[in-house]
Amino acid sequence: MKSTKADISMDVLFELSEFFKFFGDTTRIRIIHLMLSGEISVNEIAEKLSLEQSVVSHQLRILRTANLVKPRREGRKIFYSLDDEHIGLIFNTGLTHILHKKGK
Amino acid sequence: MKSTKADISMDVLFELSEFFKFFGDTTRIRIIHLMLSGEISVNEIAEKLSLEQSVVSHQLRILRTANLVKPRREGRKIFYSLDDEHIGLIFNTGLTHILHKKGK
DNA sequence: TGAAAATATGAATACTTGTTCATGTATGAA
DNA sequence: TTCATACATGAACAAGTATTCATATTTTCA
Repeated sequence: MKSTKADISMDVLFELSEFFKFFGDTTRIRIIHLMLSGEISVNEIAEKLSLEQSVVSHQLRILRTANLVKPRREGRKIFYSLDDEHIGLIFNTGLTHILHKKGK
Repeated sequence: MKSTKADISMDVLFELSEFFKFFGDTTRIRIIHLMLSGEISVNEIAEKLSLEQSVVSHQLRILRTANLVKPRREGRKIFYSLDDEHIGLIFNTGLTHILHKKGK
């Protein structure tokens, strides 16, 4: 019997749901959205999104721990950017769905 | 100045995060995964996933309300299937990311 | 070394959400 | 109509999580 692509372990399915969770929060989605345009510092994020700095830092920690974003220090500032090209792809795939739905 | 594709309203970003939330739960991901192979009844889902029927029904309600799945009645049974071709696409896009990460 | 700027972190709180358990509704068969 | 099957739903509880507020780090500059 040929192997089928439907053979996905429960572990992978669990990781998959954990992965999507990171996109399932407005604050994180807005942060990710900003980073689609490139590197950005913590303060810049807070200003552009009108969020407290601690809120941004907390969410960045979650994204950093999950390897969705990566930091780069430059003096006192820390610039964050998307760590993986897939992140933008998934964002846009979801966005396409939303816009497609609204367009009907 | 030319319009840029980065012009996404906060409303859309909110909807986007709400949309990803549906994928951010193990039970729902497992249900969606089953439906990638086609229509399936509530009982069948519960059996295959070793879940209580009420758990499945509750999650199906969430997915149905969000128009991610659609029901089809046949006698006493109700068969559910994915409502939108995007659902499978998003699932697979995320899956690719997970498998790619594990492969390294 | 001392102060300011930029970011991170810890604890507490409030809110959201998934599961459990009991019950309700709908359909088909006798 | 009565019973059994298949599914849905409501309330309560438990667990997870985002935000707030205060404080701690780290770095630069005087």
